[in-house]
Amino acid sequence: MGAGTKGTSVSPGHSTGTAVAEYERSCEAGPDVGRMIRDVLDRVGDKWSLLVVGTLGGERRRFSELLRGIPGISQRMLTLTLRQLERDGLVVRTAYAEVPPRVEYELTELGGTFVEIAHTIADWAIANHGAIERSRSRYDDR
Amino acid sequence: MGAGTKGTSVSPGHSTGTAVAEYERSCEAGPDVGRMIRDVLDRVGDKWSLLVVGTLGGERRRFSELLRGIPGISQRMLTLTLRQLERDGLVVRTAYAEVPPRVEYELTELGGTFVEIAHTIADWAIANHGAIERSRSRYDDR
DNA sequence: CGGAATCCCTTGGGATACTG
DNA sequence: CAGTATCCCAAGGGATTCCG
Repeated sequence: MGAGTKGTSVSPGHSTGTAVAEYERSCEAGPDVGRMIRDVLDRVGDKWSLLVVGTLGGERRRFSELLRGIPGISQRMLTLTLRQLERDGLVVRTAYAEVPPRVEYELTELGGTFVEIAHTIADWAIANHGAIERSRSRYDDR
Repeated sequence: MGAGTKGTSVSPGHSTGTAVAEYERSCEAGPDVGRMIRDVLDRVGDKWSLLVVGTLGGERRRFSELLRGIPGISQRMLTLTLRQLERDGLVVRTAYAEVPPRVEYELTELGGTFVEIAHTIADWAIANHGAIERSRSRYDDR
């Protein structure tokens, strides 16, 4: 990923500043960085994007593969999610004009960098869900 | 719990396996790792958690500070989000029994590790929103 | 000041049925 | 197979009011 943005720079030295906090500051200066974050957050946040991207991983997969690969998803939501990802340039769709139609999806380069976010989140989830569950129990019976 | 991650750290050796892909595999073996991911994803994904945690950053802040610090949020959602975060053990709430009540919020250690996710996402957003916007334009007028 | 409660509209998203 | 189209309910979340 291109961490080296020059203009509105992201200033790699996080010492006191959260990127989000830094966004707060840059709000009064630059253009609305807030929208950018919101924008990406909305995509990260929706119920399926990350799972789809994650499941897509490195290989090209066809629609039905993804449908089976992602347990709870409906075919409607898979379609919608894939359209979004395609629009955002994270995924490329290739349709083959065959008699039983075949469509394959693949991550773009940009999509590949997005996977790292999936990594980060999933790893954190795996590492810390125990602590979270415990905290919840403590909070609930109290 | 571990996927090799011990404490707070993220990203072990990604070679072929997405953490999400790894979750796919472990689905048939271990307990429902899916729920863990969904669980954390739901928290990451909701409209405000990341912004609140990010804004909270290192320091303790009071309710009204956060309210002003996070542009679009309603006081209702701030309350709800903070309760969730407290329940999950990412944030501690300290109420001072004073005449005009004062309540301060602060990240826990666990909450601190969560900030790294905010970093990752925010940085990615800043670095790549340009490409995304361009992709969208291309997709839309077509 | 820091909430809790209520109201109410908007959105997300599942189920189902139909089509090229 | 890979969608699109409808229907419809449930959750999300803003605005407002009330309270200790």
